[in-house]
Amino acid sequence: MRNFEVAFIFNDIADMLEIKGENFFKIRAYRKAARTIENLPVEIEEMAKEGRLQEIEGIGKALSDKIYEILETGTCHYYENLKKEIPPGLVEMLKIPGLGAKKIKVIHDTLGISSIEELEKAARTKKLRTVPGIGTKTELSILKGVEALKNRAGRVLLATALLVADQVISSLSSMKEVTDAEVVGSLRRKKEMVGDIDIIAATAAPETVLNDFSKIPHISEITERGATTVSAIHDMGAKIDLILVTPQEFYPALRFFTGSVDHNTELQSLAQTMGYDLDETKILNKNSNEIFYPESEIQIYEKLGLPYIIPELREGRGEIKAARCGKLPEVVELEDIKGDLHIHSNFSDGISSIKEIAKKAKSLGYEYIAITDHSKSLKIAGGIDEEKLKEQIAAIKEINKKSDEVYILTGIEVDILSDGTLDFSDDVLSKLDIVIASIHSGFKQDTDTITNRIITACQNPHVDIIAHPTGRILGRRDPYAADMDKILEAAAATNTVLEINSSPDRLDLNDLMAQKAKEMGIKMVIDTDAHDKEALEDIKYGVWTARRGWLEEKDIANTMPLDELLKFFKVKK
DNA sequence: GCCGTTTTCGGCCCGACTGTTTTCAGTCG
Repeated sequence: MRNFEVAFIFNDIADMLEIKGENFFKIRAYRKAARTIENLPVEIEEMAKEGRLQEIEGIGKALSDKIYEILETGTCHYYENLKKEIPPGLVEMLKIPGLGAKKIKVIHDTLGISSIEELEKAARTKKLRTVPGIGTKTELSILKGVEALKNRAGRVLLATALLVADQVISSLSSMKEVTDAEVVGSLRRKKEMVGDIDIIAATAAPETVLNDFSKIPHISEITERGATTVSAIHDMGAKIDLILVTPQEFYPALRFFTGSVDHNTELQSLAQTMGYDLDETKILNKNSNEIFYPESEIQIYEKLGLPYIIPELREGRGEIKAARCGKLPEVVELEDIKGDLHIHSNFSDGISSIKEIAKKAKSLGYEYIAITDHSKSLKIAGGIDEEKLKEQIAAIKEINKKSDEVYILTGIEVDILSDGTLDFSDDVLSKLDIVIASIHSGFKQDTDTITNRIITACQNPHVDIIAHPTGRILGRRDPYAADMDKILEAAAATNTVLEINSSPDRLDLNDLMAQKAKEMGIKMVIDTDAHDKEALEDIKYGVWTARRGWLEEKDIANTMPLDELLKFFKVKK
């Protein structure tokens, strides 16, 4: 957890330096350090104790000093001074699409605006256009950006919420008065973004637990407190709701507060027809007035004649009917995944070497991986040209020969260029085991243009997979205007596999789109798009998304053993 | 701010797109 805390501060510093107009490379040093620390497989505190901070790539004297200070005091002077200098509203404004540090500074300097509310007002009253470099179009786009930001206010990514929830639950579990604690709500159902982090805890001493709750690290503010409930704000900005129940009420409450509302309503209707009444504390037999306190969620579903329904499926999308007919999907499990087919190495913009990635993959129990770096046109990501690709293929063959680690497939994430052509010739693509095609430019093209680009890629006999098919970035960028129905049809017609990208801010395809693809007979892969060996662990987010989309092992190509997978990808060619 | 068989300063991702200008700056990936 402390890694996250240090990374958070470094990112905040980078934001503020950006507004100050500091040296680009200095800012990048803070961001890079933040990313490295966030993904560090060990506790930064441990490394600090051993005096090994400067062994971390990208951390020198200045940053390591700040890390020591943060670990000791929770903050550092440099950070606190910056916070005094830069109004927090300006940092917030960085989240507005189309508005960057330079414009924020000039707006602040010209009109004295230092909050999003003031910015919105200035845009509405047409004062923003008086700022040098801002015209009517920019004014309008800023207004749109503010709207978009408001719409997602307070929502956090699943990955962030889980991190916070784990920390709070482990603190709760360590209290001797707490017998059980579990995350509930949409977070337990593994929705891609959540508004609140809901937690229930079982205790016979609610008063004591509520008092101790406010002492949990990083709980910065208690916003509401009742006899058995408390709401708080976590340092990371997430809202936490804690509900206390008695130990015997724990499982009814777990079921009830996990939701969803639709699932609960349907379940209650079914219970009623069977003579039961379900609520958050018990199961009541209406005929005999007998009260039943289940000792697991399984017992609740059993009582209603149903098999257990996993939280990811509890969305009221027909799961109860399916459960009644014995037609619940046998959803894919993390252990079913036999390899990751979308990984970047240090040949392009990844941090880790192929060997390091292979070692990590082995530790995850994988049978194979594919190295799929960016292609030459994506300059910012250090896209590789034909020559470098040849070098990489040779390097991979060499590693495969010598090592008993996972089998490494050669591959590329080839850019679908703005004109719809691919960044490499068919001849080059034909020499690779796995070809992933994806879009990294021309995001704002109209529906026809961008749809046709992706369809053309599907039609290329060498393209195996379309990566992050909708292009959305959660909380930051909408999907491109592509017609997904047409793309699904093209994928189905050409046997092109679609990706469920596990990166926590993508999860693309999402659950519903993946379910639709499954119904059309399209195969999918769950990949991480990792740029760092540690990010291979992100695969769980993709698996959860697939489970929410009712996907089974047979729907996912990378659950196949290697020989079967290779045969499968040859069918199209 | 980091890094270095260029050892102590200078290099460290580039290019398209957009909107504001009138030749360019800011944003984004």
